[in-house]
Amino acid sequence: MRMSQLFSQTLREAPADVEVDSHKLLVRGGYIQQLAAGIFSYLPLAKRVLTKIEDIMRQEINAIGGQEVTMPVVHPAGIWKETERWYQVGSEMGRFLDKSGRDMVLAMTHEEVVADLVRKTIHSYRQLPALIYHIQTKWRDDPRPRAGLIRVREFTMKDSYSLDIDWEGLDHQYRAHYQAYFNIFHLCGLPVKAFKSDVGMMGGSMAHEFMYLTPIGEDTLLVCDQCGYAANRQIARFMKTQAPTELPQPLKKVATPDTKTIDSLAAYLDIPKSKTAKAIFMVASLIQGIETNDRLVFAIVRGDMDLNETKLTNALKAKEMRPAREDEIIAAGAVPGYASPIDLEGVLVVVDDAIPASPNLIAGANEEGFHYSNVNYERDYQAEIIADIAVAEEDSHCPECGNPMSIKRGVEVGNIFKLGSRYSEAMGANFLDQNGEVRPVIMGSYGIGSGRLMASIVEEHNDSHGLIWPITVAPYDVHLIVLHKKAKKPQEGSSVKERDLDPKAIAEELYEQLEAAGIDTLFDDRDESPGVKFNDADLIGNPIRITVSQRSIESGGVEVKRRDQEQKNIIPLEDILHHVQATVIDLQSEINKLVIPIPFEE
RNA sequence: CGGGGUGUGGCGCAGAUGGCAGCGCGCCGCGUUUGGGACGCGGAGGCCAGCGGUUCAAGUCCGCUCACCCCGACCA
Repeated sequence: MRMSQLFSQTLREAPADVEVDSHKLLVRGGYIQQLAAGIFSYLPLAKRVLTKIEDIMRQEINAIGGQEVTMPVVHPAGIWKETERWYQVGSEMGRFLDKSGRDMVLAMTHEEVVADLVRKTIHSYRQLPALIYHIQTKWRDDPRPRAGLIRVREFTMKDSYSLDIDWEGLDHQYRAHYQAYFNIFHLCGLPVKAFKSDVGMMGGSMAHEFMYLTPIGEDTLLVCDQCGYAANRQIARFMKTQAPTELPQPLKKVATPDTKTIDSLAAYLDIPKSKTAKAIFMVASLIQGIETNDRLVFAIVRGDMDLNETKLTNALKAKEMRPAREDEIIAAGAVPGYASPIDLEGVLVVVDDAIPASPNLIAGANEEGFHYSNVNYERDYQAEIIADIAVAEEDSHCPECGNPMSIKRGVEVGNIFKLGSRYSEAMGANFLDQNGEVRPVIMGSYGIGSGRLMASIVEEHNDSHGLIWPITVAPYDVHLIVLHKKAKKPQEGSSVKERDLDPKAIAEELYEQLEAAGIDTLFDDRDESPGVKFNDADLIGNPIRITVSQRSIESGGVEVKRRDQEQKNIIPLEDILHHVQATVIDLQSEINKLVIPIPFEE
């Protein structure tokens, strides 16, 4: 490609409202343009990167038996009503009416369409297992798009769907994806770590997220350096400190003025926070068939811990959860700041599993300025649910080995879910087994967002001058620069020797040669000053830079420099093709070394 | 949805107390230049986010709306 023809424009300065590096560089390099919040156009340079990323995905998913399909972006609402996600998903789903007034859905994912395909195509165990995938646009009307391509509303995703006769088969395909995903990310030059995660609205029994660890990530992760335990904070377990064993003491009301917070209460009574019970009121939307029902929930954790809303949501199997308003708390007969589970009727009480093991706690007395001391679970009050609902913090102890864990931030670049029969049962995606019995297909789903992956690669590979693409995903292998005197009219009678020394003529010939050899080359044939060309080359970030100039010719050839190294070499013209091919192979093998078997961790 | 911020040529910005819309980069033409964002001369390009007020006069003052960004809620 000739740069003089490239549909693109590099910018010396990034737009003022752009913050993260990947966004800044992709905009400055002329890769992307924003149309609206979370909606982007991908210009030719970005499209080439995305195509390479997607080809890597194809290669790896094909290798584990995937067959590529294309499923629609616009769906009739009917299939989403069959699985009830039409009712369960909120404003994130794009809905509209077609000309006849029928409800339509913009695809946010494709389980429903897959289940529909399966019920029309799969009838026998002989057709299973199977794996289908596509690379297709998704629309998720995220309430807060941010950070360029990291969190958008319209995006392209590679999503695959495994189909099996039983859970054993699913486990096999799940593990195959686990490794294939590591291969994909490593081939893209992106370091990732797998984390156990919440299944969320996808449902199912097991999920892993593939996280690129970076401070700009918005997922919070707990990692144990000792034993390797790694989990999203939403579900991370931890070893709770044991309360000292004590005999239950008699319940006693104590005056505790101005102690609406645990901190002030513990300070006033001069006791550790772990001797108090923390009351949190939430309103949960509980699903009952296609109806939802809002209930006030009284959650109790020990004073030295905080509530984890995801864990509470899962414990209640609730659709949504929000903090209760003060008037809702009062309406239930509780006193904010002094709320007590004792003798409080009509609320749904959920206690953390550390509470029954912690005797003689201080809890509210449901009276302004008073608490009870020596509150004991079971004797003084009971809960509908006892569950782990406390959130893990920095230095919380690992649930596996007890070592203090650390907190990291990450971008979720991929995820894998064991769905089971949730969608197949809802939609009648069944098959006949060997005994002639009707059974639901056991499904798994596996996604990678290609734009987010591209942005993460940029986030990982850049310097103060611009991008540094791994060769596997670079828009071009070679960035060819020619520095020349103003192009002169070819002179009559100019000697062969003169033409041989003309940088422009040499560069043109080299460009043809590289292209013919299958080396993708971006040829900066513009009439720009050397500074502009070098700076654009660094910004765009292709892995190999070749400079043809008077100076290089006088030194005996052309100059070659890797984007990720400082060193420059003069290579004689007769060796250049071979040298570039060897460098491409070197860069490739550096990436290939990263692709290694990764042990599966439950 | 709550809190904060910003809207003036493609990008970055300036336009006190209302009085002819500017600068740098980029873009076009001509010329000089060519190893790290060159220089000269001449150009093109803006209903100042939109709507409605106040005023002889609004980019500037007032009201409403919209868009975008950041923090939070949310998020497969």
